[in-house]
Amino acid sequence: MTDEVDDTRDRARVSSCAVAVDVAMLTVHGGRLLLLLVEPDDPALAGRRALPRPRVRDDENLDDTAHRALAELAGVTAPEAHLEQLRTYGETARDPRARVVSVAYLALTPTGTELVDNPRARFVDVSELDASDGPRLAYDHARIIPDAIERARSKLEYSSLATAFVGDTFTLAELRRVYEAVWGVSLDPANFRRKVASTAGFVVEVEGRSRPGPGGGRPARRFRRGSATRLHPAMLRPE
Amino acid sequence: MTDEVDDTRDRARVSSCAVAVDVAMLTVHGGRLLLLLVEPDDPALAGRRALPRPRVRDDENLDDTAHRALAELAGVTAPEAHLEQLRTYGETARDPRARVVSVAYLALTPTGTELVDNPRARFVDVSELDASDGPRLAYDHARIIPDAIERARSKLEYSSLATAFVGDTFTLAELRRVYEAVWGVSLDPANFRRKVASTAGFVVEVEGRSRPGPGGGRPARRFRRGSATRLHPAMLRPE
DNA sequence: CACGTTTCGGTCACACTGACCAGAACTCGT
DNA sequence: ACGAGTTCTGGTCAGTGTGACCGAAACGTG
Repeated sequence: MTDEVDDTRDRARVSSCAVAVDVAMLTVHGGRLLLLLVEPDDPALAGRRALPRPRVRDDENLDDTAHRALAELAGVTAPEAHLEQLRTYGETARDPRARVVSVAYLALTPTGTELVDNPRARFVDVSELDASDGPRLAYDHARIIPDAIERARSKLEYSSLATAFVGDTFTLAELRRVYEAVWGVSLDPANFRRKVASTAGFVVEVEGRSRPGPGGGRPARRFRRGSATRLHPAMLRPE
Repeated sequence: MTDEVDDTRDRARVSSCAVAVDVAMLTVHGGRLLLLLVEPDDPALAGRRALPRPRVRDDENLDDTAHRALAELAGVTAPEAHLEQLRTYGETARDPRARVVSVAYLALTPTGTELVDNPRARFVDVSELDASDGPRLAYDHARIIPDAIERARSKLEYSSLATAFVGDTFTLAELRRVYEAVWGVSLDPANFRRKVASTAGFVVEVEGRSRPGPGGGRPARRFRRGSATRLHPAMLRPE
């Protein structure tokens, strides 16, 4: 019995698996929530798309592996981008060739991130993923991606993570459009402003105003990230 | 560049690590939040305590490995107990002998679970873990355990997970004492009742009353779990 | 200069919460 | 049997947060 509760001494009995890292990289652009997909090298997966899967180096922490994928694919580095572990997928039947345990990460990159010129990688609107004419996904990424999207939608509620999608300074309208794109809803501008302003530490006003768009409009104040990471009270999704 | 974003074809370049599962099993007893710790077999870790680490069988999903630990150590089976993945700890320096990636699980078992007669495993009050005279922990479990406790405390806010700590039927006072033990606070009985009753699908009243305790008191109504898994609105921690 | 657009400040009704009170229904000690 | 203590249960009241909505401020365009 005791050998069932701690087996680290008998190393031969500890499973050895291939360990991979999958990165679900999200950004907001043009009012849409986008996910970065790549074309796998494997010829058997021709026509399918997959999450970036950077190589895990032997002397590299898993977090660093995911960070490296961010830097190489989108040119963003911490703390500019947000990166957090999503969960680990270890089903025995994930890969028919060998047992692969993959640690999935969720990355949020600022709007307007310049994607490096890589024809094998492109951002896809997440609303097109469910459609029948959407891209076919490799591995079990069709299960990982909804988890990543739901995590992002959920974290916008009780954390200040939405600021990871915008630049160093931003207007409240830009921040509001992040919430609208991620949640797929439209929010009342006045109520959103009141909520954000009344949440201590969420945003801090900075000098300068934003130029109105082509259609005109009053110049907007600019803000930067505050020190808060948790929102009290939370900003709950409608309905 | 492309070989950096998808390496599954070149299997030799995918790291192979020892994969372990650590289970943080929590229960509530006597108004205290308890965590199950075992004595590792490794003689080098004599005097230290650790989370149960069941062997990962080659043909076994990680979830099943954690479920097996629940059944063998506490005699509880799904869906009686709640089990969910916590996160994966993959730092290169975790184990000096070899690289070990461990997937941590959080398990919540009902109050009064009969622990199997195993002298090497016992429940420890989580409030004693931080104390200087508390048990010394093996591996990096001193990092995993606070994550597990915080996850449990957080999930009680927006999910109906508190019912995983009580039996099939329970009184609202028993459910309230779960919240009090996990959060380490005291809650107003009347307000707690109003909140739980007004949250649709949280609990459903059943026939029969509970006998009062030795000190007397009005007999309490009994309830069972409702169908809801998310609480709307959430039951937030005080302060 | 009129008009549409966007920002921004405010009002109002409603829902939820914490603090508190009081009655109901039991056990225990005398 | 009776009062005291305890717990359960329902209620009030003030304060807070929210959604819906209005209107003025400040811009671009025709």
